This record gives sequence, C-alpha cells and structure tokens, in this order.
Amino acid sequence: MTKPPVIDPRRTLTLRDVSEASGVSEMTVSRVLRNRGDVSETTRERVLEAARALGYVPNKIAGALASQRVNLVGVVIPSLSNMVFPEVMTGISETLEDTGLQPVVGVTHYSPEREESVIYEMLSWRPSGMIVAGLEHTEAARAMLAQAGIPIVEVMDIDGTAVDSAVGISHDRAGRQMAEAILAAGYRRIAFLGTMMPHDHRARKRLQGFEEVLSRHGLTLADREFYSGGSALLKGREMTAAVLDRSPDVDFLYYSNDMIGAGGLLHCLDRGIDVPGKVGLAGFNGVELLDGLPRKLATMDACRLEIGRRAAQIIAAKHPDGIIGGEVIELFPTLQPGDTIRRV
Amino acid sequence: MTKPPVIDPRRTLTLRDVSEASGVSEMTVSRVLRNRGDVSETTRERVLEAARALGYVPNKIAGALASQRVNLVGVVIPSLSNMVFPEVMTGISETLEDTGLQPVVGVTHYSPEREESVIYEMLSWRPSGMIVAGLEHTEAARAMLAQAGIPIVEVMDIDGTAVDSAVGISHDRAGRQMAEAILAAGYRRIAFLGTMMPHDHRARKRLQGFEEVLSRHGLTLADREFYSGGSALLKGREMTAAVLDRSPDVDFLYYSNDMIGAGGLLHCLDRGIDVPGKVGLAGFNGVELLDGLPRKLATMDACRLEIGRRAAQIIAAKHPDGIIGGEVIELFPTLQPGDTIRRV
DNA sequence: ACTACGGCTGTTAGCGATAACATAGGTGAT
DNA sequence: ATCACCTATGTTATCGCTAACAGCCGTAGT
Repeated sequence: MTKPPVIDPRRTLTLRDVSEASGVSEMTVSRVLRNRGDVSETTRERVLEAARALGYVPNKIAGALASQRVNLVGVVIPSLSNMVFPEVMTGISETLEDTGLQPVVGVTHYSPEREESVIYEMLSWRPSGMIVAGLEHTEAARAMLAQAGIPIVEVMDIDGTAVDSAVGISHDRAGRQMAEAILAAGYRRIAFLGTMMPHDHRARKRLQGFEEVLSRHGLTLADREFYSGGSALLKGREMTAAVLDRSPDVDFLYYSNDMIGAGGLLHCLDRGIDVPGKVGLAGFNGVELLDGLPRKLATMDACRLEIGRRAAQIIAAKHPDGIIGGEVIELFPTLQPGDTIRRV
Repeated sequence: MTKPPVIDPRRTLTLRDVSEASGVSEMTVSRVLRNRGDVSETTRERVLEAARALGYVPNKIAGALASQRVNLVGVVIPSLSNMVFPEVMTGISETLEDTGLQPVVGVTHYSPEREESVIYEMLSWRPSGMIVAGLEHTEAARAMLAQAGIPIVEVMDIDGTAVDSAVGISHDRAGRQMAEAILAAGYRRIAFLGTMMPHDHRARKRLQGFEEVLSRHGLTLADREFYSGGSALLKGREMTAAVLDRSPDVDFLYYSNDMIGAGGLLHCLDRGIDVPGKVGLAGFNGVELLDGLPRKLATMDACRLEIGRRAAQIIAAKHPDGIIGGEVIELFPTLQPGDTIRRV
C-alpha cells in the first residue's frame, strides 16, 4: 500500500514525505508538528513517529511565507568583543526564551554604513521586531526601521530621538554625575582617556556631559589621550603612563570604559602611585572583571542586563500585533565609588 | 492609467508595488534588485528609483523559498561571554564578508539539549552551511546535521569523530604539551584549577592529556579546585587562595583558562609570592587581556581567529554545491611561556 | 531578403508551508 | 428521530518571489 521508497536520499524532506509515511494529509502533519488545532492522540503519535524516523526538519521559510509570521528578533550591535553587548544579549535571550521568539545578532563594527546594510538584510527576513543599539543611524536606516511596521527598540542610550521605543540610560547625565562626584571629592586637575572611535556616540555624550560640569565649575580637562584597537588593558596602561608623564600634576583620570581604567589602575599600582590619594581613577560600565582587581575601580554600571530585558519585553509585548506607540524607558545607573575616589 | 494609490499605507510593499510604480513586470524588478540577467540601463535606473522612493525592502523569505537558496550560515557556540568565541566569530565574519554569506549565531550555554534545539531551529531555516563548536552532540543533533545536505564544520576540537569537516586543535595534545613544559621546568607538585562544567569537553580533554603525562612521570595532581559562574578573575583569586592555603607545598598552578589564571596571578602578586620561583602558573587560550597584566601569564593560544577563518572558508568553498567529503584540519597552538614558568 | 543571434522583457509554474473553509462522523439535547 | 454542534481530518488558495522558458525586436551575416 505504501509507495516504494525510491526517492533520492539526498533530497530534503517535506511535509508530504511525512504525510505519506504516516498516511494522513499534509495539513494534519502540520497541525501535529505545530501543536495547533485538534488532532487525535493516535494520529498525533503516528505522525510524530514518522517524522522522527525520517528525520524531518520543518522548512520555516515556507512556513513563514504562508503564515506571515516569523519568530525572529533582529539585534543590531556595534561589537561583540567588548564585554558590554554580550551582557545586553544575555538579558535579551533570557527574556525572549519564554516567548517563542529568537534573537538574531548582527554586528556593525561602529560603522553607520554597515549598520544600514545589516538592518536592511535583517528586515528582509521580516522579523517580529528589531533591537538596535544607539539612536544615531543613517537617514535610510531610520526610514527603513520606521516603515517596517514592527516594534523597534533602540537601546543603551536615550539622549536623542527614538524611531519607536527606546530603553537606556542618559550618557550625558552619567558623565555629569561622575564629574560631580569627582569634583566633590576635591579633585581638580582631571584628564580624560578614551577611544578614538568617531561613531561611539555614547562615549562622546558622556564626555560632553562630563566637560560641561567641569566648565560650570570653571575647569577644563587638564589632559586627554585617545587610543584605538589593541588590548584595552594594555592600552590603558600605556595611555596612563603617557598622561602621567606628560602632565605629572594631574590628579584624576577619567576613562571612557572600565577595561582601560583597569589597565590604568594596574599601572598606578605597579608604580606605587597613591590611589586614590595622589591620583583618583574612574571608568564606566561596571564590568564583572573589576571584581577581581586588587583594588576596586570607581565606575558606573550601564544597566546592561536590565536594558536587554526591558527591550525584549517591549518586543514580546507588542508581538500580538497591536501597534502601540513607542515608549521611552530611562534607567538610572548607580555610581559605584569603589576604592579609587577619595572618600569625603 | 495607473491605479489609484488607495492602498493601506501600513501594508508592507511587494515586488508588485515596485513593478507598478515603475511600469515594468515584477520579474524585471526582481532582476534589477538582484543584479542578475540583462536589463537595460534606463529600465534599471527607473526601477531603482521607484524602489528607493517607496522604501521597498525585498522579502527574502519568499525569495529563498523560490530560489531554494539561503545566504545564511548557522554558527552554534556555547557562550558569548568568555572572550574565546567572539574571536572565532570575528574570523568567521571576516571571511564570509566577501562571499555574500552571512553568519547567524546561536548560543547553547554548554547544554547539549539546548544545542540540539538550536541546531534544529537553525536547520529549519535551511542555511547554506553550519559551523558548530565541538564534536560532542546529542545523537539526534548529529543525525540532523548529517542529513542536512549542507557543509557542516565542527570547530575548536579535533579529538573525536566529525560529522563532516572539522577545524581545530587537539586539546589532549595541548594538555600534554603544557605538562611536558611544566615538568621540564622542574615543577613537581602541580595543582589544577578549572571549571565545573560537565559539558566543557575541551577543558576536560586538556586536563586528561595533562594528567596522563603526569602519570607517565609517576606523578598525580597535588590538588584540584573547581568553580562555576561569577567573575572569572575573582574566582581565580579565590580558588588560588584556597589551594595555596590547603596545599602550601604546591609549586605549580595549571588553570583551565586564562581568565582565572590571571586572577590567580594577581593574587600571587598581591601576596608577594615569588612567581615563577616558588610557584609557577599557566593558563590556556592566549587572550588579549594578558598583555596588560603586570606579568605575562604562560599560556597556549587556541588559534581562535584562524579556526574561524578556516571554517568559513570550507563553507564558502562548498557553497556551489559540490558535496565534497569532509576534511579535518588540525591547527597547532604554540606555547607562550610568558613570565610565570621558570626558564630552564 | 532571410536567417541567426543576442539583448531585453514578459508569462507561467512552482517553492513548502499555513489559513480558512469544507466535510465526515459521532454526541447530546429535545 | 431530528437537529445542532463538536471533533478530527481534508481541500483549496494563497504567501512573495524566482527559475525556466517564451517572445519580440533590432542588427549583422550571407
């Protein structure tokens, strides 16, 4: 009664193969495999058995086309290698886990053009939502996102205009806050050490806020040093050495991230410099790494995990297709003074 | 002559919209957008203009279904947070960039079941190839991969049987090599400090090779300490403290990764322990971080970038569909003695 | 002038699934 | 016994795009 199985063993299987093997219609197989609609227990078992025996893997491409539904969420981030985005990813995955949605990551390397093309590629797969780092995008990218008809969440930063929703912290405010704390502790000759990346808008905004507070107190940066590429820890050491060499009277080093801050801290300890007495230090991000250092670096956590979670929640909530207007969620980082700022 | 544009502005655009807007057939639009087949210059421009004006984004789902081609490569890795896989990813992205192929990442958290389901999900999108970390998978996962009819590359490890191709190093050999070097330097009371993860097969194989060399020299591990979760740097400190406390006569600490090794090193330096005179240390991976430490930790690089590149090359090469038999590429890590093993 | 051919465009038929509706039995209420 | 109704299954028509082939036109060769 069954057809002879003279089919090409290389050919990939379809619903039809399973349906023939189990003697029911393709539709019923589809129902079983998706757990949707009523199917009798005996049929269900027969179908599952056949599917398993054949090693059938559904074709989601066809499924998505037919159902106009895709369980993918695009996540566009600048980099995977700096510790901060993986943590956002963790928050996203965690939250999406229970929703049937799945994150798909794209990396832009801080290039707006690459970001545009990554967004284009992703949208062409018609995801259920998009999470994009930052508020700065090319004109075209913004337009695509706005038109896509799906929930868009821009994360990390809220200083600017969101396409739809946004979850993040104010980096400007974070910079100010750190400046206040440093000034309150009595430091006055302050240097900045950071990345050279022209498209790291968040670092830029922090510095901006930072400098503004300084200037409000009649101060300017005593020195500044930039780097790009290479081992951040090592760069932190080198930059710190350079700054302290060049400006021996500097009494505070403000780093654009914890990794170079940690390098600077190690350098100071090596040199026997009194921290935080003679020189204070502070970074940004609150990375786990800091816990293992000989002394705890002052920092400000960027709420990375929480940002990922909230962003994913927004996507998941809108999933059922009620196009609600975008919401902007501001999170507030806490200052962790650590051991590298004088206590007042 | 043109239909009144009374269409729902929310509706997502299709080829038909562009075709109507530019006055040519859908097929011609498709040809223009894919740069395939002959299209006159004037038509091409008209179409591109229309597509741009409308903000049309092609539907790759439909495209993939029709053409039976998907430009995606699935990459399945255990984790994003430990520095080693992001680097593999970098090698992969880099190499895939010129091929029109695009990596899609899935994370398993070292869980075989999760790995199986990630693989299933990915295969259901019919990617052009798969890159999977490790050689150990569930029965079902192996079967799916083998049946998929696409190039499969298992990366990081070559001690075992590959489903198709493999690119990696022998962790067993790496463990042996490190043991030889340690013994050659005269250390005899050796402790191991590592992760508790039952599914980190590569760490297990390294330890296995390591212990075998010890036992060939009539030795066994003097102590061992395991951890899971938390800040690796901090854990490294804590574990090291514990071991040195418990077994004060230990003269070498072999760590399963550089991060905890670095923590251990910092601890020893804090305590003023003579490294490498009284106690030697070694890690594994060759992470960039080490460059910034006060002293360079002995390690062995895992060829991560190169592994990513070679794996991607294999996928790209097979892309045109000649199902060549699998190849196994062994890379050879080099021992970097650093400053934490006595020179002989 | 006739044929051949290459450049350009259109037509037709799926790709493999699912939504929506249709149908065959059984069940319970009246 | 009749009808309404629910369960379990099948049928039909897309989804948006591309492969494959078909057609038209102009130019060049003979």
